[in-house]
Amino acid sequence: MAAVDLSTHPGHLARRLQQAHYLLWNTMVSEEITSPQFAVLNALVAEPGLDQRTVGERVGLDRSTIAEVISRLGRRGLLDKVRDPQDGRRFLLRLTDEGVRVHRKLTVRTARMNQVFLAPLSGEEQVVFFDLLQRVSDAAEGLRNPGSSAEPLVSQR
Amino acid sequence: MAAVDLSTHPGHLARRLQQAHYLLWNTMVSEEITSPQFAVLNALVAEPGLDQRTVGERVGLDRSTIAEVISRLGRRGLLDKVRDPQDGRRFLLRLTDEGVRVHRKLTVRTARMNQVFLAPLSGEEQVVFFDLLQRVSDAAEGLRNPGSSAEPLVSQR
DNA sequence: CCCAATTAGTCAGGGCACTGAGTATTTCTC
DNA sequence: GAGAAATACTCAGTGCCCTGACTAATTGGG
Repeated sequence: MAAVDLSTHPGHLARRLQQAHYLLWNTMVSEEITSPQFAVLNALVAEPGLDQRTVGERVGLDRSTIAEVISRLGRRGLLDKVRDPQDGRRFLLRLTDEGVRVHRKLTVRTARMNQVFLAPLSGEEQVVFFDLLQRVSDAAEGLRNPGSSAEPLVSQR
Repeated sequence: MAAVDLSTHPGHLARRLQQAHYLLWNTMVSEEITSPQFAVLNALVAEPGLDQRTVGERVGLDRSTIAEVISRLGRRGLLDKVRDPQDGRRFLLRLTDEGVRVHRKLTVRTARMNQVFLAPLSGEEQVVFFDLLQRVSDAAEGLRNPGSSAEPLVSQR
């Protein structure tokens, strides 16, 4: 009695979507490099020399998680970590040649995978899909830091 | 060079959506009971006496993960696990009174949270959102078991 | 200049999620 | 009825994800 239908629960659907993606990634992209790891490589291709925290910000990972991911990528020899001479707290990150190579290869496969993943949607639906996903995520993220007080209602973001 | 825009990558968006949901759940629903745990409670309210594997199927968790979640719920005294007298491999699961109580309380809070989470979307958009999410997930799930072709080379397993 | 606050990173701890291997029980087939 | 196959669950291993507490370095105010 009183049980709820999970298919109207966005959290449940989000989890399922992510699982589905994880599985497809594993079969179509790589069993060694994960999607978050690829995101980090990608961030460093765009902006070499970023520090750990900033990379985390770019790809949406907190400091603990980004540290683990980076350590794994380092162990695999895909990136280098050097102390910033200007600021001894920071580590500056840079892809190795191998890291660049891997990123390039995965970029191709990822594009293929995304096509398969989104195949059930028409072109317009895909656009809507991205838009809705992004708006909900952004809004929820906005709820994080109240920042509240002064302008509780005026435009978030 | 050659870096990709992650905002057009459904996997990345799915992950962000889930993280956003996780955070909101923590602040608006519960810090002790997680969303997957709630899903299990919910499944057992709907169908008391299910076995572990079937619960996992209902909520979309594999056998290992469901075992952990159930063990945690058991430790908290929210459900009981009894060996099936008809089939000694199975455990039959049933919520305790406390489990039912917790489920009821969380159901209310979850509904409130979902409203906040979906607030950035209009009513029609929410419907579309659910539909798109579900279609993509279902399709990807379908890719799991090929069933496809003619069975490539002798059935594994 | 010095001390307090801030900032970057680490570490311990809890939970989700998957794979692959192993155990026990049941079922299917000869 | 006995052995093979299937099924339910467990366990070890890897990786993502967060919080909260800690360390080390930098910055800013008096």
